[in-house]
Amino acid sequence: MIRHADGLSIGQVSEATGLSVHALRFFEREGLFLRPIPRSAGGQRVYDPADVEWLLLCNRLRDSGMSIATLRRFAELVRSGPGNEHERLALLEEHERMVRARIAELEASLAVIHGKVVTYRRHLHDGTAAGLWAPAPS
Amino acid sequence: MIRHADGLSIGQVSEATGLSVHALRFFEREGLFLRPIPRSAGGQRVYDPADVEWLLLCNRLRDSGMSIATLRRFAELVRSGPGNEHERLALLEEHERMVRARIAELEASLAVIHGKVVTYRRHLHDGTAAGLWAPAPS
DNA sequence: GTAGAAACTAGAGTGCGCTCTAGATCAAGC
DNA sequence: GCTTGATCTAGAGCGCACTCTAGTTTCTAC
Repeated sequence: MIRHADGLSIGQVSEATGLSVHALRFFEREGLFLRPIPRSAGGQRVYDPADVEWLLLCNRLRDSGMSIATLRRFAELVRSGPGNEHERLALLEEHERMVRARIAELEASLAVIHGKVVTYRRHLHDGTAAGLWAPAPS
Repeated sequence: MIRHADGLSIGQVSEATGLSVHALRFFEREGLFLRPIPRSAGGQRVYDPADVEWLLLCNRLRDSGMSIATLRRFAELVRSGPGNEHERLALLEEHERMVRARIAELEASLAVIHGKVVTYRRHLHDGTAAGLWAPAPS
């Protein structure tokens, strides 16, 4: 078997990206790669470092809440080559807006939660019960 | 039927909290309320404003990523009355840590995504292709 | 050559958090 | 009384994103 430079097995890519081998096969079925992943003589996937780089970006997009469907749309745009950069930009800008909105939402919730934490700390420190939930609300 | 002051129907609570009536019944089955919700003579749920306030806090906790299971645990602690404030505080502090970690993760992803957006904008503005994903990665 | 690890496929199963269905009952306005 | 809309129960169904299974084949090391 010809193992050309930089050829990576699915296990190595799993290791490098944190995605399970199951997830990598799933991503491939879902059309999330930028190219068809080539196979060795025996039928095993042979990835290259660019695939790993792409997967690391995918991880960022997924972790920040992009759906598989949207990620597939982005992959399709990149796969179909130059000429659609406006669409790619629009997709990324839209996602950026979503992430910023999500952060703002989390910060608003955090303020409420932290307020509760402070209230409980005060209660435990000096024995007042103001602001705590009673077992049977009035 | 005696409609006592402040009695709210499930529809009104749905309106006030943004939770669907289905979700409100689901929450009840899941033990997320601080008390058994009383029923009218005809068997319909009668909520009061304290239930709505609790649900608004639940929304904050859920929106910030707390699972139903953890929320139930918190509800159980509050229901079981005074004496477990240390546990309630620990639960809230743990959740606060998780929210802060999530915000940090989102901000890290945001930096990457924004970097891509800037790259695409530059590309579209002056025609360079550096840093863009090619259709077939080298 | 052989043992054991790793990879293959197609497809079923899982966990979460609702969401919806069906068929019945209840409430409010005319 | 009648219609219309809200609510009731128990339980099935759904969308998402994997995750796992089963049975087979390939690869690596000795």
